[in-house]
Amino acid sequence: MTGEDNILKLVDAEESESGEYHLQDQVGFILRRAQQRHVAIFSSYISDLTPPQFAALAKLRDVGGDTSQNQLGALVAMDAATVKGVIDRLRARGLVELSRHDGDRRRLLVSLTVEGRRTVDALIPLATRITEETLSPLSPKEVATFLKLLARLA
Amino acid sequence: MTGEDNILKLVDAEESESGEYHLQDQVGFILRRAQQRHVAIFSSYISDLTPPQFAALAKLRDVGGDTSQNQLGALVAMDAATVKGVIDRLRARGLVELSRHDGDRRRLLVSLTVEGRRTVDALIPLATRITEETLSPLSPKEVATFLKLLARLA
DNA sequence: CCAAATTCATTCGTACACAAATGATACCAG
DNA sequence: CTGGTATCATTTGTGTACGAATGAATTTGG
Repeated sequence: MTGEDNILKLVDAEESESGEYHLQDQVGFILRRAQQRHVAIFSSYISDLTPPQFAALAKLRDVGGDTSQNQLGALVAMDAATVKGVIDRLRARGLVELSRHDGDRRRLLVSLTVEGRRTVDALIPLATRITEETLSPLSPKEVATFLKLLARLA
Repeated sequence: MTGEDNILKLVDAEESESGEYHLQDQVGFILRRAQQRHVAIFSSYISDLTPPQFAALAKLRDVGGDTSQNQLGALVAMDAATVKGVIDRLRARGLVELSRHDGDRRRLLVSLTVEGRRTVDALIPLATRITEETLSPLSPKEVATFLKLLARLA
């Protein structure tokens, strides 16, 4: 930090050691806006399900068998309280159903109903397009780079 | 989709045309997890203010003069209803104050109180470290690349 | 085998986030 | 000047998101 390092300005050019702090250039802020844009794209394709609801269904689809609510939560990165709300709403719509685990009476198994399964299957192609549109400002090569770096931050 | 195009696998290698859909590999999902990690880091450094609250304060700090609630909302990417809640809470804590615009009685001007100003100033160094820690899994060069690409998605 | 620690789910409270509806004010065209 | 339109803020309703507390059931250590 003693003088020679203005070469490093390329690295953190957004604010460097100048004492300035610009909200616009902070990862957290940009991350939040990217999220917002993604959610907007999502709901333009799928308006009757939220991203977390879809995530739960998609995950249930690829684990196949039943999972407990907590386990599912871990898989879709939601805490217990959040998962409960999501599952409750999906259940109210008949897309998932709950049953007790036999052998461990604490556990509540979640599974797709026939309609839930049909619904997710039908939405997968749209979900793929949502991903594509979200990434559309980047070239294929940039997409690959971006996803690799983003995954390291998650 | 008829056979020859496995060359394209480099492009969307995460799932390609195989019919598989893995939630883990979708931008939206990873973006959400990256957000979660960032928020966790944020609150480990600043536990008495949320990221949106800090964003509002930081923005007020760098616009200097007063701004209307809606204008501030645009600057920090929050809609009118969300901004109202954030400002209400900051006001309850004495960090910002509101006044009527003279000449346009619809507008509600938001400004930092002395304490609000002191608070943000004191938090800026922590905010810088939050950004650094969030980006710490990446090398400086990767950070530059990542921020450039992320900004294009936001 | 039993008490202590752990796990699963639920509940409560707080804080975004956004759509839609509403009321007040301001602006603009005719 | 006036009626239509746009803007600012607020309110309501729904849906995440998470910390903390609670109770029931299971697991573990001694």
